[in-house]
Amino acid sequence: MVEIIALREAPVALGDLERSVMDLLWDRPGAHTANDVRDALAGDLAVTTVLTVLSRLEKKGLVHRDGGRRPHRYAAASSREDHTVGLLNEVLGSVPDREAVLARFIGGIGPDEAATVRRLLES
Amino acid sequence: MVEIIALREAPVALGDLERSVMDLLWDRPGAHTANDVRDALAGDLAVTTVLTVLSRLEKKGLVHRDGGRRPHRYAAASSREDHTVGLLNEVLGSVPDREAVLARFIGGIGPDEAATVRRLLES
DNA sequence: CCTAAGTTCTACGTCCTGTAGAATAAAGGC
DNA sequence: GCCTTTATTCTACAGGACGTAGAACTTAGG
Repeated sequence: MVEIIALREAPVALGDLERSVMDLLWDRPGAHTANDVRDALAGDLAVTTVLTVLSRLEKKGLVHRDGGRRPHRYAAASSREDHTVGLLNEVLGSVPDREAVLARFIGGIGPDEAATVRRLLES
Repeated sequence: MVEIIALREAPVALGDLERSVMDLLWDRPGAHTANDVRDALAGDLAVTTVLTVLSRLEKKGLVHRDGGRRPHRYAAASSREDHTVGLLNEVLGSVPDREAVLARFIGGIGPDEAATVRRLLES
């Protein structure tokens, strides 16, 4: 099943496995080898599978590869938060009236988050 | 190319044509026949094509069909804004720290929108 | 009851994703 | 400089989603 987002210009649709890999890379910042990633993933995938996914993620611009020394290292290209904000903006970019959506969204968040947002707007 | 969003539980990925149809239905509220939709769409599609797309959209819960009288009528199941808010929440639901994302998002919006959000939080 | 308009079935090509074997490349020890 | 081990790239394929639409079936109206 296709998992998250997609875009018109920069199609960033992620499959389940791709998403798992990204979650992993986001959870442990830094550079990791394909073997590291495979070992950390649930299930028992072949390393080639992981490498394929990492390549695809690199092509999508979500991970960077350091191909200097031999076991290549992979790392998330941006933080999970930044990536997600990008998705939010893409979603908002798909509607003509961005503020109308924002209004409805803000109207639906809980008190805690409302407080957080309020605080952020003040600073 | 896959166009917008997708979700874990309720996969709401839309293709380009599906998206065009939804935009159309959102732009003109009310019930429309497949022929209406086809005529309003760019290009020269077969009615069956439009019907297929409408069926798929119905299955996804994005449109409602009134199959009472013979030319069936189709209408958007929810407003574009509500739909989009749903997408926003799904995106936010995919991260562990929702507020962190919100923080970064709020930090990046322009002054106009910030004002709008502030006003919405007050009322 | 027949025709015209409308709807459902079936189908197919394409692209994306999960998955991985086969083939190739490189690195380290002898 | 070889050979073995480890790693990377190529190639491949099944399954699902979409765009697209013909064929077959249904129904209302004359």
